[in-house]
Amino acid sequence: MTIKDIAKLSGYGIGTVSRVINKQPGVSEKAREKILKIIEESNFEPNGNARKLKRCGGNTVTIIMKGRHNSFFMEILDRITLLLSELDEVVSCQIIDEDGDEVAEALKFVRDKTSKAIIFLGANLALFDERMNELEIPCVVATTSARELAFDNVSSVCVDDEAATMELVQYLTGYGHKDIVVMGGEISDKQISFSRYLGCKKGFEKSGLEFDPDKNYMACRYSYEAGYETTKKLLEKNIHVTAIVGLSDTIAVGAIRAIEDAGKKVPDDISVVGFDGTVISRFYTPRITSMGQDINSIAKRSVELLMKHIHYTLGCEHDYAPHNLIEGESVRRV
Amino acid sequence: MTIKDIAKLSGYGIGTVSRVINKQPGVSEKAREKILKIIEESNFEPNGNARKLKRCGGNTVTIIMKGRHNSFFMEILDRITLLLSELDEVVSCQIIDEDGDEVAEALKFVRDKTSKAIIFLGANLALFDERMNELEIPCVVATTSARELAFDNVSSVCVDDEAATMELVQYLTGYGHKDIVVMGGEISDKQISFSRYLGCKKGFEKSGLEFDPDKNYMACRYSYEAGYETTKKLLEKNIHVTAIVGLSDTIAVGAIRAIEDAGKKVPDDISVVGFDGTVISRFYTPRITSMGQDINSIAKRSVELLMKHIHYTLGCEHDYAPHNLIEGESVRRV
DNA sequence: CTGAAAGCGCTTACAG
DNA sequence: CTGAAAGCGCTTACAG
Repeated sequence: MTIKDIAKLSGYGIGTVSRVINKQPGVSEKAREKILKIIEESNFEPNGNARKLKRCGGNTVTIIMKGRHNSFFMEILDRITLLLSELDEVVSCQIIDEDGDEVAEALKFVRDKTSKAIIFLGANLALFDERMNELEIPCVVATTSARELAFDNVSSVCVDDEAATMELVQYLTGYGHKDIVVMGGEISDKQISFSRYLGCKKGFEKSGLEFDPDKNYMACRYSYEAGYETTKKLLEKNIHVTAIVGLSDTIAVGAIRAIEDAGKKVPDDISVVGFDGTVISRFYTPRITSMGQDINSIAKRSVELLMKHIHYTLGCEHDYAPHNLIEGESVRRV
Repeated sequence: MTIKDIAKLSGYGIGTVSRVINKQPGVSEKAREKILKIIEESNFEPNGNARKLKRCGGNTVTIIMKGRHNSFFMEILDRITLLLSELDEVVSCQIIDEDGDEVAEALKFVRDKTSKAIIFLGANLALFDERMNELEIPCVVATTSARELAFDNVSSVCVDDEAATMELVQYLTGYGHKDIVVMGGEISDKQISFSRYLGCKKGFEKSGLEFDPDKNYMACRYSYEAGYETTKKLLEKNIHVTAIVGLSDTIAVGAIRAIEDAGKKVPDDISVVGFDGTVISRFYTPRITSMGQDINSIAKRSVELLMKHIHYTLGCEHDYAPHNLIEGESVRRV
């Protein structure tokens, strides 16, 4: 069933049928009704590839999410999808590998003329290279700042990772903690982990504590398993630690499990804090004190910036979403 | 940059260029090399829409995952993606809403000639209606049995939910529990929740206990929040309960949190078991005893069946993956 | 308001 | 081995 068949069945030409399908003006009410009826009856769906071959741009907002083990992203994805649906946008969510190439993926959708805009949920800025010249549609990077990229079609929304981490450390020092170990991602420039690392350092220093990377920072993937193993290793060293900062809730969960397995208690023996403020932090036993990223704000601003781009083609913006500490039961005063 | 430009640059015709792009035989080595070089240099990518307009079928395996809050699915997705990549399959993962229409989504990819096969991760069999006639490519439903559907292109892999749930209940009765409340999804025919409900009933009866749906079963969405609220409601009733069965790990987590918030302990006051065997069950405090679905098997068999379909167009199969109880620390003898 | 025609960028018989 | 041409199913000026 093609547009040609519909034309024949309706007695009109394919041009008129096309106009009806695309809700264009310049068709008599009579023709529109008749054609619509036939389309309905025959269950006709226009061939997307043929349309896209002709059309200049796509119509869907594509969300590219990085990583399959990230409930934080999932929570944001959920909000963003809802907001976009409310705006009657066609949205499509793609998951790619944590180490995948989101720009390559985005390029596909642009070449395909599928997407009219893209939201990156998580991003490795190092991948945003000269290929971006081809990616001419509005983009928003959520949870990572794209400010230093300075592409005029790429906005971004994220929390101030450095400030948030600093406050998290200061929260602990405020409770008298001095022997603190931070567990977070590998430090490489342009990445979130680096901002958080800097924030930690500042937090130590503002509290009058010395920050020794070798003693106070341990690299750790953002997962339960890694948090567990890293903490286990730490405990085996048998040095004096009163608090652990997990730079994700998953790391914090792993840390607590490892501490309990070592026969110690949280927070009685060791305090633990997390980062992200995901649902599990509120349902874990003990509830985990966590630096919450404001998921609603991140989602809302991401969508707002995208829509602004789409409708007014304004320049890009880089926004901070609020962070706020969610107190649980995993910290005690020492 | 189109195939025409490449033809002009290389001095060959577009037919020859097309053959080179598609790795077809019947091109001289000299022509192939020259054309390949020019394609390389000019960074040419053939237009996907034009190709798909002509081609008869797609080349990618599409995975349609239902729901954004399902770490169980995520763990399977992870495995499946890995296995397919190892087979050099092009794979694409789409997330749709928990209440979304996976068949409509699948149809899009088939009409687009994007997909050559589809894996449904989670499915509402009620949606698999006459539209399936149009979905002529190989499909596998993972985690739900599609046996009763009897479409000859739809295989499925899942655990035996009824048996697994029965064993889970019997595990508890084996530890002396008699006052057991099960929390699981709404019971509607053809759905997983119904099989699990039946399994529970059997488990009670085989243990010589009466099963009263009003007393022993509470409908509950598969989430932390719902598990929490449902358990809270249960505890407020002040009836004697020694064990709670959460038909997902998320429900079990919510239940434990609610029990602790009521000033009771798990397992000292109330035992709790979960279902799925997801990572969180092994990292929660206490570790949650859970009926594990064999994620590796589900992923492996799903991919195997799909490949069989693709390569040999054999009839479909419906397989059970093993389930096995993973003992944690959330159950005590009464 | 309507239709005939060109063209989007490919693939694929067909003829050489 | 190679090229010219038809055609995939649409959209969009253009002419009426």
